[in-house]
Amino acid sequence: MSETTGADGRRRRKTSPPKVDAPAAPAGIPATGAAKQILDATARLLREKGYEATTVRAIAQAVGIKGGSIYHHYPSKDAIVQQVVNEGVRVVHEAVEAELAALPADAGPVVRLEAAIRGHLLSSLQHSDYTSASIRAFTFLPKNVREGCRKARRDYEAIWSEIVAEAARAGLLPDDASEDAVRLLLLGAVNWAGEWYRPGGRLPIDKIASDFTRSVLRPKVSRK
Amino acid sequence: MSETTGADGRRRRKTSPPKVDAPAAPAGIPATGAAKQILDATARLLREKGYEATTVRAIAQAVGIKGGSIYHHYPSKDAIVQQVVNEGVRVVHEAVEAELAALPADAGPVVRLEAAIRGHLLSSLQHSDYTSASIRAFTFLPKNVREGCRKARRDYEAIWSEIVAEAARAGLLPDDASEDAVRLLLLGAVNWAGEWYRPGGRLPIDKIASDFTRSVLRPKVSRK
DNA sequence: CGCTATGCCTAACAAGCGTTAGGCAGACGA
DNA sequence: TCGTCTGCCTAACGCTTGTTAGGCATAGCG
Repeated sequence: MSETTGADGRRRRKTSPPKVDAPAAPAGIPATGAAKQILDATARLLREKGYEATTVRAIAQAVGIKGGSIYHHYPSKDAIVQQVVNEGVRVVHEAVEAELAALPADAGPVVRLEAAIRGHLLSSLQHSDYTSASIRAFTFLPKNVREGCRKARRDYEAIWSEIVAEAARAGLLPDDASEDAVRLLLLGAVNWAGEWYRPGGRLPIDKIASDFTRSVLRPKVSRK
Repeated sequence: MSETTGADGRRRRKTSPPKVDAPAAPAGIPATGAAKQILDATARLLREKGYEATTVRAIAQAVGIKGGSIYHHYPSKDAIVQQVVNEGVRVVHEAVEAELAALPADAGPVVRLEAAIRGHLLSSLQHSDYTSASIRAFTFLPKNVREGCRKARRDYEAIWSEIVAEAARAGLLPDDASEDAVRLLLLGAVNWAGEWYRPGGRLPIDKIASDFTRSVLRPKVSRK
């Protein structure tokens, strides 16, 4: 029962740098070709199966290469996952800002909130596996990966604070409800939508956005 | 480089029943002693780490036994998980019904909705690891486990359909928002609360329930 | 005293995990 | 034509996963 080691006589001669390659992830933005395909596949798997069940070999298979070859593009599984979730936040952030930017300059808080909700939902339910991955898989990500996108997430949530604040200033929120609660209500509802939304179902995304908005913001009429 | 198989000569002689024990989970309700401790530990781990990262050995260690001994109480990991998530749904269902039952008979839709929200939040954020486990870990559970509690979940959601319908009949919902959307908005918000709520934070549970309720239901004043 | 059942342990199984070493085929520049 | 680089492969490392076999010590009962 000799240890397998030593019996095989593996060739170990290269004294050259032990870390052979792995381009260390361009950090910045683009990612093309194989590197991009790897991110795409990881995003889809993360969205569908979560972090632990998204294996390096499954990613590789989806791309059409073998498990070990992944490491010629990224230094580790977590580096890939990190890039995917950061991209997911970036995408939804941009989508919401784009929806807001497309509005006429004099758009009121109701229209702006609806646009933000629509942008978020379109990104997470329809356009981007990255965004849905970063929402659905986030909870059970390793701590360091979660912390690696904390800033991005907080920056994104700032949009929602602002939009809710606008609604509050316009008197569209109940007097006795905190802005925090309203923001958390809305973000929770849109983030959870991935758990029940199915394309082609009774509620199209536009209708969800419209109904969510009208449920929370209604012209206040002082009665007392 | 001989295959490891065959070289070991494992003893396989017992022709007696291959499945030695595993009481097959009493299905019903109680679960006491060691079996209960195993469920408790599993619920906590599921809540904190999710399904894949909740290992049989980790459960065993939390209970103070070794990995293999788990199988003298349950036939498989999934059987334990199944029982935990079912119990989680049962607990929150009961909690919400208890809150509603504690209300005066003439309580209106606003008070009833607030009670339902409070019951759900208390169960998932404060009282029950089972409930939070069944909410947080549900998404990435194996298909058969998910389906094993589909009925229980649908039964539970029926309460919310009813409460939202009451609010609609009382004219507390915007005319152009569907009841489905309002229910999904609310359930999403309360289910997502586990992702941000921290005990002792700015928003106590009662305040969350109250603010969520007031954000969605406000006395309608026909203006048109 | 002997019997059986309980409740746990040790040790292992096969499979799968992230990761690494080294080789090799083709492209490209000198 | 030679050398280097790129992009993938095979094969393995060490470890962990869910699960099972078998043993042993105690308890209760005849």
